[in-house]
Amino acid sequence: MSHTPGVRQAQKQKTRQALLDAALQLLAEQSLSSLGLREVTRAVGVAPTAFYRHFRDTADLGVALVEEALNSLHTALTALLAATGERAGDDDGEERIAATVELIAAYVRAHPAHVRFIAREQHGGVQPVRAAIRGQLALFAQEVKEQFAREPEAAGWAEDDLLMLAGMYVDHMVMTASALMEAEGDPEAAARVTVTARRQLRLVSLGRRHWLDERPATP
Amino acid sequence: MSHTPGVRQAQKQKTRQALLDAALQLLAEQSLSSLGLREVTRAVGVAPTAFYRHFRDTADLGVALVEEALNSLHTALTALLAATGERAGDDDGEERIAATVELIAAYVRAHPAHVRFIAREQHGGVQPVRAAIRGQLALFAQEVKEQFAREPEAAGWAEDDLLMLAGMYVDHMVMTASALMEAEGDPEAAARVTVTARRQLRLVSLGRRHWLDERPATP
DNA sequence: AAACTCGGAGAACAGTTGTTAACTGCATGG
DNA sequence: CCATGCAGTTAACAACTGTTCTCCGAGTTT
Repeated sequence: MSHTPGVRQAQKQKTRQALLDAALQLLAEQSLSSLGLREVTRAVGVAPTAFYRHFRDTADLGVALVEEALNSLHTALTALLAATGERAGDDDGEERIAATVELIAAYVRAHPAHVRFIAREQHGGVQPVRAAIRGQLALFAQEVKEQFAREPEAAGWAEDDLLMLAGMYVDHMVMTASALMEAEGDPEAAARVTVTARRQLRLVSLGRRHWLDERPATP
Repeated sequence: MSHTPGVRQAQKQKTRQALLDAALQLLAEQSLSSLGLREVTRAVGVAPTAFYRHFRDTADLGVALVEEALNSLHTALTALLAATGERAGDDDGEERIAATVELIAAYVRAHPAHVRFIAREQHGGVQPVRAAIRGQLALFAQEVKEQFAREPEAAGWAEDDLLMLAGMYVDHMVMTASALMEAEGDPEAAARVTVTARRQLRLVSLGRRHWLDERPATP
């Protein structure tokens, strides 16, 4: 077993991941700004001082969690853009909307803790974490915008307006995911959230379709 | 001075308010779940045990803060509904939108700490506080819906759809207020947020206007 | 096979936390 | 005017926090 490079590094990343997992679990019932270093190490079963080998702060841990969470969300977003992109213009958008909401719901079912963390810390008490989330979500909006720009409905749209629209979709996605997670365990409430989310997307879609009516240029 | 009823009660509410104010200030750089009882009393200048005369918990303090914050927001909302209600249908809605965003901006300038608190604890780590905020915002949406129902544009709308629309406006208001607060001190960023908020409202307004096009009933 | 690296353990530190108990003094109601 | 109520104080408690320093032992390098 010895003299095989990588064993040490693998062990290190293993406990690092254990710290991240334990923290994410503890953050179900509190905010990052109240998460204690000792609390996390105790949950993992390592000495408090071991924490410093991986993170400077709990804030640093938080930034790492942002990357982990929004990486998984990015995977879901890519799937969503691919799935809805191929049926652009097929129908009045109703199927597209239903598919979008269903994909969000599936993501929430798969990663509820990540959704909770992002929703909570997006406006939370730790500045670096807020900044990290904002930056990643801006990147998402950029990707959505580029997908929109590829579609025929985007003809005549200003870049700014496309980005605004993409931002609305991203924000709406996060809010819907958060609402769905809060309704976990109550299928009726979850159904209500789903129906509302679909109607909201329909409203935005209608606005999008008439954006250029009698409007040669945006003021 | 003695035998004058109310002196004692007035003093009590005075320190109670001092506790609330100090807590709100401390919550600028942390979340409620990490706010310590001693921290608050120290900032006010009273003994830690005095806290218990007013609140059971810091969570209890948080619920009181929700009521205070959303009471001031309710005043602003009423003013906004009155101001925009009287010019319903006057123009294409552009002035109405600008007035709405300006009123939100004015509110943020007047009560930034309240806005920060609501945005932060809406998805925060303290369940009773989350529930209190959700309940109050639902009441706001109800009021907005009733205002909408009074306007001629609402003819033919289902109750559910009107509430959905009102909810979108309330959510958008909170998000815009939060974004404006985060941009405090940077006039350029604040201007960007304002412009984006106006465009988003315009998009929703367009969707609203075409909601009933070729749609006899909502599925 | 010896030298080195480095993730983790252990103990100790000064400070902080929430909560309890018994108290003080003043506004209050009879 | 006196007895009661009650906001706020003082002191003490066990428990917990983040951080430092020293040390160990197994993976890694030469």
